[in-house]
Amino acid sequence: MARLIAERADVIPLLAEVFRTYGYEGASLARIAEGTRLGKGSIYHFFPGGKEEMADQVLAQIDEWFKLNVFAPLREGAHAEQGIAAMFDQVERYFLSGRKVCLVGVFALGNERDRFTAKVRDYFAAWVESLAAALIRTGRASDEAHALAEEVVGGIQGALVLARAFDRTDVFTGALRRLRARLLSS
Amino acid sequence: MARLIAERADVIPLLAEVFRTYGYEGASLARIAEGTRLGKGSIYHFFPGGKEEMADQVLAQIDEWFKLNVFAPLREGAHAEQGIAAMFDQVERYFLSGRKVCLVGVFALGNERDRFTAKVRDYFAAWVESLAAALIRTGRASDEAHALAEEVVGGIQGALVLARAFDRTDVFTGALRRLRARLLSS
DNA sequence: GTCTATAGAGTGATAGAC
DNA sequence: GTCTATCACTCTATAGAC
Repeated sequence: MARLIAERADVIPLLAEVFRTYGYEGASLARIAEGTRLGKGSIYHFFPGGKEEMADQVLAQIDEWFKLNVFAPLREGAHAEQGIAAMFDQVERYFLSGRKVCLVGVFALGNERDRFTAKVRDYFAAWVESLAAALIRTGRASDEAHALAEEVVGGIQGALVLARAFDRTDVFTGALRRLRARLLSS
Repeated sequence: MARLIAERADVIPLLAEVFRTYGYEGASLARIAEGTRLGKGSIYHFFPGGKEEMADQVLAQIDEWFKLNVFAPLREGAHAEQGIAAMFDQVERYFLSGRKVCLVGVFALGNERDRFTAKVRDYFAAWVESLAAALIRTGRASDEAHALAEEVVGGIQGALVLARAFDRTDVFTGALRRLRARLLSS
């Protein structure tokens, strides 16, 4: 027994999947155990802080992924337009064309928001601000860039809601295409 | 005792508030009892089908409100522009400038979506289609009208997510203002 | 022996149903 | 208010790596 399998980091994506599927309150330890294929003992060995620590780690990993794959290219790429185009590509991939939901968005709407206020706020703030920075580099004024960035990030979140409601990926991909056109053709 | 207080219809808005605050899974009977000031017995007297029936009734009442105050004016008003302007006014009021969340949107993102698939889908479909109908009456082509309607309804949902995440009503009201301008000034 | 990863019986509290 | 099931979580016991 033991030692063969998991590190904590390996468990987090499985945990993320459980939280995404059932929400924070709906993610019971039974479901978590099933989803991670870990016994309760192992779970609490990795996350002594219980569900709250699990969700914290999941949010941190999501944040890290976006920092690396979306926010940094928006801020640091040689061409702002390339960073913006890459953002839309990555977002479409990450959310599986709308089949997968944004866990941070789910947490923002639920009452669990209170537990994770700062992490949820920082995630969206980093997204909006890095997109705005890229838009400023394309020549927009700061005010316009921020408004447009908010519109696009919000538009993506809303498109996820609609795509799930209609169970149609083209609602998501279509929304991304229109948002991209508004940023890159003007 | 009895007979003094509630009819079933009086309870539904209170129920809606509980579901909106805690989500479907998070709305425990204890919280429901507290929010409605009803004993468990009374609750099951009104809703023999339990939580699922409660949520069904809440969704039905939301749908009715939007039909009356948003969808019908969009379809039937003498001037399409007036119906559109009224939609934005009503939406801003209804969602308390972003302090209140869209329960249908929350259900669309959660796994409870499976229980309420049809109701969630129909709500958003009715919204998108009635807005598209109004846009067609302003002279837009059908394809453009539908795309724009999806963008606006999605934009509203996304703005609710961002407004909650940032805890700033101006994020919601600002988004509404920009969406309105795109529909009414072109 | 010590450490880490594992499993799962058992805790009181609370769930939803009636 | 009463029911059983399930909740989040604790605790003890165990396996193997050092």
